[in-house]
Amino acid sequence: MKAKITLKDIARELEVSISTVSKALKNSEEISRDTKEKVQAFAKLYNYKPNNIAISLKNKRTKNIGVVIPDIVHHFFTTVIRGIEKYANARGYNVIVCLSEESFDKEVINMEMLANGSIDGFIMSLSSQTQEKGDYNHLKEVTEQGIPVVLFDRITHEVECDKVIIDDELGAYQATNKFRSQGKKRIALITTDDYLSVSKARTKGYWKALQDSELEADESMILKMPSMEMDEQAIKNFLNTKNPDAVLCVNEIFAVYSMRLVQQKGLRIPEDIAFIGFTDGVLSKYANPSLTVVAQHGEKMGEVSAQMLIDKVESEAEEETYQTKILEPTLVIRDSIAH
Amino acid sequence: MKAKITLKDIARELEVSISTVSKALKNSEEISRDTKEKVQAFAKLYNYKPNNIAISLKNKRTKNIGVVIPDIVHHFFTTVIRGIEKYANARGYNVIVCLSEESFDKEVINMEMLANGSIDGFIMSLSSQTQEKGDYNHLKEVTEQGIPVVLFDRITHEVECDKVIIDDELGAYQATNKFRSQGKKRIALITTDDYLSVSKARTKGYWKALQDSELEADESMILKMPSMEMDEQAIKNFLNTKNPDAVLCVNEIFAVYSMRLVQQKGLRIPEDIAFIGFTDGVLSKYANPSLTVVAQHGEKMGEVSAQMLIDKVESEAEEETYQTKILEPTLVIRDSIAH
DNA sequence: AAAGACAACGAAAACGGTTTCGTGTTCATA
DNA sequence: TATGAACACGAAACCGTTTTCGTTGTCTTT
Repeated sequence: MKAKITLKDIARELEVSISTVSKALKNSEEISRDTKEKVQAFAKLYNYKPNNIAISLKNKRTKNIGVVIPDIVHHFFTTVIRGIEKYANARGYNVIVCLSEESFDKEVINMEMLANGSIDGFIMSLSSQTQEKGDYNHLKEVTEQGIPVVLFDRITHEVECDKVIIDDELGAYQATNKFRSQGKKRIALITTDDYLSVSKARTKGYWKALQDSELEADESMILKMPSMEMDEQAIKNFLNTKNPDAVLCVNEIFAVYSMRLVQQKGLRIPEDIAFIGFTDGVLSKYANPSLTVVAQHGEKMGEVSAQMLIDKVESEAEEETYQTKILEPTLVIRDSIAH
Repeated sequence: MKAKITLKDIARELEVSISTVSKALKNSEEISRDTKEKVQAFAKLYNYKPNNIAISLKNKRTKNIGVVIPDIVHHFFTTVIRGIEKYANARGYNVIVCLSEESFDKEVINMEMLANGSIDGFIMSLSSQTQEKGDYNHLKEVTEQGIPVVLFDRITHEVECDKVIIDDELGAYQATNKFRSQGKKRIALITTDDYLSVSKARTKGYWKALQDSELEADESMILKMPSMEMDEQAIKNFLNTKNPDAVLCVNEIFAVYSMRLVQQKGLRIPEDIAFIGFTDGVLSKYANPSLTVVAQHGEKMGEVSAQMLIDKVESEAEEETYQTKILEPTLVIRDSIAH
C-alpha cells in the first residue's frame, strides 16, 4: 500500500520549501524554469494529486452539491438526478444524494448534515410531509446562512430562492383539451391530495380546461387518493360508478392500472375510453397499449436546476434576485388515445 | 445573512482560548463546570455546528462514500442506491453518486475525482465498457492506496476487494427449471453479450438447467443482443423463427416487449408461451399480464454493500481479507407463467 | 515551609493546501 | 561604488478543528 503523497513530501525530497512546490505545480512565474521542471516531473512520477479536503477548507468551496429528494425509486426523480449529475460533473462538481423518504424529519436531518460545510448549495424537491405541514424553517435557515438553494418540482413560495417547475397546470390543461378535441365527454381525473403542489396545479389545469369548454366541470369526476400509494379498490369503484370515456391520471401507475381494469371489463382503449398520464417513464412506453403522457422532462429540469445553482454559487455578487423557471411540458402521443 | 459561527468566534466572545471551547463542547473533564455551561449555552444560542470539512481534514475521514454506477435510470441500480443510502445514513455517512454511463473513461475520471480525499470508500458496479475492455487498473490503484472498495453485481475477480452479487446462475437455473416443470419444451433465452458478467452467469444457469434435463440444449435458442438497447427487429425475427413455448429474458424490457409481440400474433400467455424476466421493477408488476421475474433484491444488495464497506472503513485492523457475499435470488410468481 | 498533587486552562502543532509578504542574490544602471 | 530592479525562493499566516503538552495557581501533605 502506497499512501498518497503530499506537498510536504515533495518539498522534503527535493529540498525546497512547500510554497515553492505549490507554486511550481501551478506554473507560477515566480519559480525558475529549472525548479518547476524538477518539481513537476517528481509530482508526475509519484502521481501527486492535491487533497480535495484541504483545498475545500482553504477556499471554503467543496465543489459538492447536495440533492435532497423524497424518493429515488421513481422515474421522474431519477431522470432529474441524471440531469443534475451530468451538468454538475461537467462543471467539476460532485453530487451528494440524500433521500427524505417523504418524511419531514429526515429532510431536516439531511439538510443539517450537509449544511455544515459539506456542500456549496442545495437542489431539492420537498417531501410530501413537508408540503403538508407547511413548515419551511429548515430551508429558511439554510438560505439565511448564505447557502444557495434551488427548489424543483415540489416547491413552495414561502422560501425565497431559485425555483424550477414545469407548467403542470398547462400540461393538464392541454391533455384535457386533447380529450375534448377527440369528442370525449366524460373526462375523469385521478389525482392525489391537494397538498402536493404538483397535484394541485394539475387539478387546476384540468378544471380550467373543462370550464373553458362546453362541458360541465363536475367535482365527482375527480378521484383524490390520500397518498401516492395505489388504492386499487378506490380506483375500481370510481371507474365503475363514473363510467368516464377519458381519464387523466397524475402519474403513470394510476393510468396503467386503470387501463388494465377497464380492459378486463372488455372496454377498448382508446375507442371506448382513452387515457393520458403524467411522467414519461418506462411504464408508459411499454404498457399495453402504450400510454400517452404529459412528459415532464426531468433530465432537462435537473440540468437547469444545476446550472442555476452553480451559477449562483460561483457568482461573487451577492445579488438577492431569485428567479423561477417554468419548463413547458409536452404531450407524448401513444396508443392510449386516438391519433 | 448570518454566517456560520466558529470556535474562534466563541473563544473571542467568551474571552477564553479555542482549546477551552473545543473541550468544553465535548464535555471534557479538564474544564470546570462553570466554563462548560457558559460555553455550551453560548454555542447553543448561536447554533454552533462544527465544520465538517475541518473535521475531515483533521481525522482523515470524510464520512462520505462514493457510489459509481453505470446508470441511474434503471430500476435495479436505483433500488441498490436506496439500500446504500438508507444504511449509510443510519451510520452517519453521506452518499456521493457518480454515473459512468457505461463508459470506461467516465468511470476512471469519476474515481479519480473522488479518490483525492473526498470519500472514505467506494461502492461500485462496473460499466459495460470496463467489463468489455477488462482494464481494472483504476480499481487497483485505488485499493493500493488503501481505499476500501466494494463491488456489486457487475464485478470482476481481477481486483482484490469485497464483492456482493446475487447468484445469477442459480436464478436462471431455477427459472428454467420452472418452465421445465410446467411442461415447456422449447425454452428460449434472450440475453446480452457475454462480456457483462451477469449475463454470462445467467446464460450459464439456463444452459445448465437444460443439460441437467431431458431437453436438449440448443445454441440457436439463445438470442444475444449486442447491447442493452432494444433491437426490436431482432427479437421479432427470433421469436417468429424459433417459436419457443417459454422465454427467459435477462431483463424486464426484453420480456415485456416480447410479450407484446406474441400477443399481437394471437398467442396466449402463459398457455401458449410463458415468460420470466430478471429484475423486479415497476414494469413487471404493471405489465399485462404481470411478469414473473427473478428478483434481485437490489435494496438488500445495497445495504449489504454499505455495511461491508463501512465496517472495513471503520476497522482499525489492516486485515487483507476480502469476502464475496452471494445473495439468493427469488422467483416472484406472476401471471406470465402458469400457477 | 517545601514539595507534590491536582484542577483549569492556554499555546502550539497538526491535517494539506494557498497566498501574501518578506529576503537574499544577482545584475544592470547612474 | 552605491542604488535599485528583477529574480527565485522561503517563512508564515490562514482555513476550522483536535489534541498533546505545558503552565499556572491552589490545596494538601509531611
